[in-house]
This record gives sequence, structure tokens and C-alpha cells, in this order.
Amino acid sequence: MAVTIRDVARQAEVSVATVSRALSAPDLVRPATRDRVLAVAAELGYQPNRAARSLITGRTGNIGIVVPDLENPFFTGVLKGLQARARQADYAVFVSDSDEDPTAEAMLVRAMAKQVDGIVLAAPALDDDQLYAIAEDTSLVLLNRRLRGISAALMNSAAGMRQVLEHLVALGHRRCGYLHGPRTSWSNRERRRGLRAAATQHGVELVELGPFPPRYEGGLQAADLAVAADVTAIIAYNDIMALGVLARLRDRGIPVPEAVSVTGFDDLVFASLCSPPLTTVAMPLGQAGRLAVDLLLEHIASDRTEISQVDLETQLIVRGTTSTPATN
Amino acid sequence: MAVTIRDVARQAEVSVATVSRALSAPDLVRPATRDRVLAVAAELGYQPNRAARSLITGRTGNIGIVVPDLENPFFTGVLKGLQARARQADYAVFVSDSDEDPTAEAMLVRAMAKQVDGIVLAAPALDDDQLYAIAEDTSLVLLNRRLRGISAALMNSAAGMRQVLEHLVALGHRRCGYLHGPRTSWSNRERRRGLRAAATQHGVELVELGPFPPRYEGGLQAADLAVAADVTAIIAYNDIMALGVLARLRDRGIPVPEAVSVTGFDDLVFASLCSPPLTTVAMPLGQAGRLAVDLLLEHIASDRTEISQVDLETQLIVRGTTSTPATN
DNA sequence: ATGAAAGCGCTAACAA
DNA sequence: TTGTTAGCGCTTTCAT
Repeated sequence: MAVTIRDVARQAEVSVATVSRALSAPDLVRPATRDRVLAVAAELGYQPNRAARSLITGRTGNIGIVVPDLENPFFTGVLKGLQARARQADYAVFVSDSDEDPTAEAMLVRAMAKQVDGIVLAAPALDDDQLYAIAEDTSLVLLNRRLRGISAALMNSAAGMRQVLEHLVALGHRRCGYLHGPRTSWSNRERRRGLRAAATQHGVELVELGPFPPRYEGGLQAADLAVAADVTAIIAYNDIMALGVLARLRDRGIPVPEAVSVTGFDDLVFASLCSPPLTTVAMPLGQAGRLAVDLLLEHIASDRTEISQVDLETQLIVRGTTSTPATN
Repeated sequence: MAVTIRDVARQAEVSVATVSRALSAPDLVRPATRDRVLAVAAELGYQPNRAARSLITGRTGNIGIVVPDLENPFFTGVLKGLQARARQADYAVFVSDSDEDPTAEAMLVRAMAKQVDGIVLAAPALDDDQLYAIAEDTSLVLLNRRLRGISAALMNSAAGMRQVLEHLVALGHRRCGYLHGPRTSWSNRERRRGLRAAATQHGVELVELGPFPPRYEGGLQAADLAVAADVTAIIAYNDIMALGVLARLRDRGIPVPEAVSVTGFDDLVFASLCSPPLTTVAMPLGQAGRLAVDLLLEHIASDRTEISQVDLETQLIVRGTTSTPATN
């Protein structure tokens, strides 16, 4: 069996209570005693049993994150930042993948809720009511979704799309096509919102196509529609779709960016590696993960009373798929 | 406070022991009683407190995984399979990212060890002794690393490399270059081993270049060396390097596969999306994740006595970057 | 400043 | 088949 608080107490010739205090409330114990206890603890390699501690304190020292797809680099970017920050704060991280299934999302959160102090949730498709219900009995931070009364780490994709559109306007584009992602996704609505506002403001005609599955195949399909719609620039919901668009245009012998400009969104690794390299918008993924932890811990520490929603800025990355429109 | 076993017991008019049994050893209680208890439990929404249970059973119902880099699609592929399987077995999953730092790896495993029943570890660079020390006091399954006496989920990359070489031989290549990944990595050694064996057997000259950082930039750098070495085929340690090679060759106006063939390893998403699409080797990532869980649970269930090492087959995927060598 | 003791929610002997 | 009871390892009153 592992070394317990009793072993330390005996060896240090104090009571278990003193050992407990020496570790979790050092100022309540005389320095000399404390040092002795700490020395013994270190010597024996004592590690408090978290289950026992949690049983009495009601807190676990764990947080959880549930995402729609662990193979999506977007979420793993967030996860990476999140777990790094959690570790700094001495929290361990549970992870769960819902496979894009809203029902599973709700279940996973409930299952996780019992063993964590709070949950970071990326659930683009779960409905508001469910989310509120969950927030009732768990500390919750939403990722990239804004809901009144629930903390959230947000990436300002509307502003990112505004940058995209203004970039295209500056190049001279007047008729652009937006390739929708899933209609129900908060991100898709945000991106479209930013785009529409900017388009109206700059007098640009915005042709909306889709929705398409936010995948490579979706881009393949969307490309033909966009070409038929006679736009000079194609604004894809995300990088993967943009990649599909690029492939399809190449197959059809339509040169990018000479004949048509293309933009993505997310700045995944291969956005800079494809040819021509993709103009896109970078999301502060790791930062969002760290922020989510901070918001969560703040919420927990404040007895679930404090709510904050923080917007992180996105950044347009101009590469090789955008240029002035063809003059035919 | 949440509903406890006592609430259920009272409402169902039985003792807490009966409730406990009804849930964790149903056959020890009379069907009628069991049904009543279960009904009450469901009605009250009772969920056993895992901390309390774990305190007495000594088991946590959690497993952990630590990987070098959560942004590497290789590991997230494994993670996805692993967490799906773990959930089926009613285990929750802790995740930790060591940022490619072997020291951190060892620490993270130790920190995690207290709260899990076992750990799946991807540690290409940690040394054998450390691994053995860890296996002493934790149930351990190694990912893609074979060590006598420790369970492992292996992907047979040596065989994958053999397939690559035989594919090239069939095309007529007689002088191939291997672009090394990190020298210390078990995977790199395995891939090289498979390659060398096959090369010897088929009388192919194998020029070894590197080591290079297993990244895009590594490929950029390696490409020039490979060209100077006058090989007709370039076998990269992994897809990302291969992508760098492709980019560099394109910049230099060297056509692939006409002037030189290129192969990758891993079959990441963009391997099929780049142009020309990359000939590479597919790894059974999700399968490896699921296998790792199975091995771990088996090891735990057998009182840490059972050890298995299972090799999963890899699969050559022939695409557009390989063809017959240039005849100059 | 320290110790004694109660008890967190649960499981596992042991009794009945 | 069911109930009684003794802890699992820890924190936290309440005394001293």
C-alpha cells in the first residue's frame, strides 16, 4: 500500500491533523513543526490520496473538456493550450469526444460532471435549453459560443471575416461567394454575420451558397456552384473546404488566384503548405484553451457566481490564393 | 447535496449494503428487491460517488494517456480511438501533453499514476530504465515501442517500409534515399530497420540522410541533400517531411514523380489532398488506441500479471508521387 | 499551536 | 438473501 498521512504523522511525531494542516494550510502550524512534517513527507514520498481528499472537500482537482471531434486540429489546438494551463493550476484534464453527436454531448457532460469541478464544452450544435440545463448543475465554460449567463471563451470570427472581406474589397472584388458550413453551427452564423455586415457596408454583392458539409468533399461540390454563380472570390467557411475548392478548381483548369480568389478560415498547418498557400484567418486556439481554464477556475473560485465572456481576436493571414479579380 | 446511497436505501426500504449490491453485483440480490432498488435509484437520479467508491476499492475507473504532442494528428488519431473504447468500458480518460520533453513525460506519468488504474504512454524518447521504473508501480501500455516485459500496442512500421521499398523496386528504382527522423526515436529505428532489410534483400542501394527534424522544414532541407545524393526515390520518415520535400522540389523545378519519386509515412489527411497526392503508409491509429485500452484493462484485470504486445498491420497507399525512375 | 474524533459515501467482511 | 458494521484516507470542527 502507498504511504498515508498516518505514516507521515507517526514518523514526524505529530497528529494526522497537523500533517494535514502542514500541507494544505501551512500558516496554521508552527514553522519548526511544519518543516519537520514537510521533510518527512518528502522523504517518504507522501502524496495525498485525491479520492479521500475529494470525498471530504467535495472538490476533485479535475476539469473536463468535451469536443465534437478530436481529430479536428481546431479542437486539439484548444485542447493543447487547455491542458497546459490546467496543469499549471494543478488540475488534471478529462477529455471526451462526442463524434459530432449532440445527444452524446449532453450525455458525456453529465457523465463527466460527477468527477470534475467544471467542464469546458465545445458544442456547436447542442440547443440552448440543454446547455442551460447543464449549466444548472455544473460549472461550465462554452467554447466559441455565446449564451447569456454562461461563461465563454470566444474567438471573434465575425471580425476575422470582416478582415477577409475588406482584404478582397481592397483588391477590387465586388461580387463574392460565401460557402456556408452547417446552418446550425454558431461559428457559421458568426462568420456569415461578420461577412454580411462588411459586405453591406462596402457595397459588395455577397452570394450565399450551401450549406455544405465542412469537409474536403463539401469544397469540391461547392466549387462548381461558386463558379456557376460567377463570383470573383470564394470565401469558404473553413480551410478544409477551401482545400476542396482549390483541388476542384485545379482539376477544372481554373487558375487561382488569377481567375478566382479563394479564402479559408482556421489557418490549419497545411494552409501554409498547400500550393498556392492559402489566404486564411488564424484562430488563437491555444490561447482560447488557456482562457477557458482561467474562466472556469474563476467561476469555481467565486462559488459559481462570476460569469465572463471574453473575445479573442482572430488574424487575417494573406498568402497566395487572393489577388485582384480577373478583368474579362 | 447530491443524492447518496442512504437516500436510495431509505426510499427503497432496504439497507445501504443491498443498494450497493444491487448496483455492483446484481446477482447477489433477489430480483424483486433489485428491481425496486434500481427503480428508486433511477427515480432519484442516484449516481454513486466515484471518490468514495475509489477510496475503498482502490480503483478509480480512470485511465490516462500521455503523448508528446496533442497537435500531432498521429496522436490524436490514437487518442480518438482510445477514448471511444475507454468509454465503452466505462472508463474516463485523462490526457496529458509532454511537449516532446522526456523529463516532463516521466513527471506527468507519475503525477497521473495516483488517479488512474493504468496509463497508455507514447514516449518515443524516454529511456528504457525510466520506463521500467514507471512500469514498476503503474499498469502501463506502451504505444509504438517494444520493451521486454511491458505491454505494447505496436504498429508494424518495419513492414510498412518493406512495402514501400518493394513498391519502388517494382517500379525499377535501384538507388533510394532514406530521410531519417530523430535518431533516438523507436519509430525511426523501426522504419529504418524494415527498409534496410528489404533493401539488402532486393539489392537496392540505400543512401541514409539526416537525421532531420520530423517537420516541414526538415523536408525542405533534406530535399536538397537527397537530390545531391543522386537517388531516384526519396523515402521520408513521415508525411510532414515528405510534404516539405515536395515543396522544395517544386520550387527547384524538379518534377515529381517524373524526375524523382517521393514517399511519406502516416497517411495524414492532407497526404491525399496535396498535389500530386502522396504515396504513403497508413497507420491504424484508431485501432491502436482501442487496442491499447484492451491491453491495459486486461493487464489490470489480471492483477498486472498478463503482458501482451500486439502488432497492427500498416498499409501502403500508392498515390501520385511514385512512378518509374527517370531514364537519363 | 496541536490533538482527538467525527464523518465524507461507499464497499466488503461477517452475521443473521 | 439481507443487514450490521468497520473502515478506506483525508479534512475539519471542537477541545485543549
